[in-house]
Amino acid sequence: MPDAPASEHLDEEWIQRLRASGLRVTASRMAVLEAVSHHPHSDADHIAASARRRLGSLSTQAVYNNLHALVRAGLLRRIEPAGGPARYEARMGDNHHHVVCRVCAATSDVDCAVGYTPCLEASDASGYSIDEAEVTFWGTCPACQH
Amino acid sequence: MPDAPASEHLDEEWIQRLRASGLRVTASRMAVLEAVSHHPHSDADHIAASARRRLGSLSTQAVYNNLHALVRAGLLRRIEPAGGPARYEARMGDNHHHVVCRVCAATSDVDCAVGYTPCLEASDASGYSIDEAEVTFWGTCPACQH
DNA sequence: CTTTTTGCAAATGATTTGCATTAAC
DNA sequence: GTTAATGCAAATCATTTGCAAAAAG
Repeated sequence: MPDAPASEHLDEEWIQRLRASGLRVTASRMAVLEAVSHHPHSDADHIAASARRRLGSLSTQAVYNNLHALVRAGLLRRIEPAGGPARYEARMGDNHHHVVCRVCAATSDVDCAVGYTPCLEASDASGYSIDEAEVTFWGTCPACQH
Repeated sequence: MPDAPASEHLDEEWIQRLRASGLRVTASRMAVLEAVSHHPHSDADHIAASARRRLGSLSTQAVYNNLHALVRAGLLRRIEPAGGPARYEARMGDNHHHVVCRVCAATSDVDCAVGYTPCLEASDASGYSIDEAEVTFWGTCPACQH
């Protein structure tokens, strides 16, 4: 089973991964998944809006339930830049990072400069067993630099 | 004027830095400053509790006001690991990072493995002008590993 | 005295909780 | 049919806002 391209996920593939995780395939679920993969880095609110556009209606709780379930199952990643609501993205596994604009909170992906697993070797982790390293770059986006 | 030791800040030094930033020296301010430097990585609530122990009483807003003012002035740093309230610390300037426990949210400092400015060179920042790189390691702390 | 800070109260925003209803398998 | 997922309402947690009273310089 070859790795699928990170970008264009077919519904088929999502369904497969949902089943593999023991999650049921529901319209809400699929809508949330689509919303996130089409608009990466959006927050629960935007995801809800986007999913509602496709479904007609959808409760806020369904959105949160799904977001949590999908993150737990490893289909989505939750990122939370300081001072705002959590953001979600579907691009997983490759070790990429984020730049976020201090002014407008716009968020973009950044590939890690160092080719090898990033900056992730914590020299002294004080006994923690580490499973992930998250890098966030803070700055000002092109649009906000005027 | 030699650099002061990062750990033991004397009140004198805080006062100096407050004045230099045009901030008034108030009891609340000092108490917040002390709370953060004695208990790094604590959230607004713990800081409030700690400061109240020293002062008798202190409004929640004074705590938030002070935290903001001190962060703006560069005396404190705000860090916000996903899924919880913001944390504050007084250790500044040296480029150190954090490990946070997924189970109990304990947070510790980690010095960056790579000696040089960390992982911070974003290869492609898509036009953002970057002023800070924040690295968060996720894992399980010694106590939660059982 | 002027301006910043504090305190109190109420508002907001994001997310969670509980429970009955409905849909998936 | 079972069990998980949805919808609706109410609750909670962190943080912010507004304004008058008190304190710093």
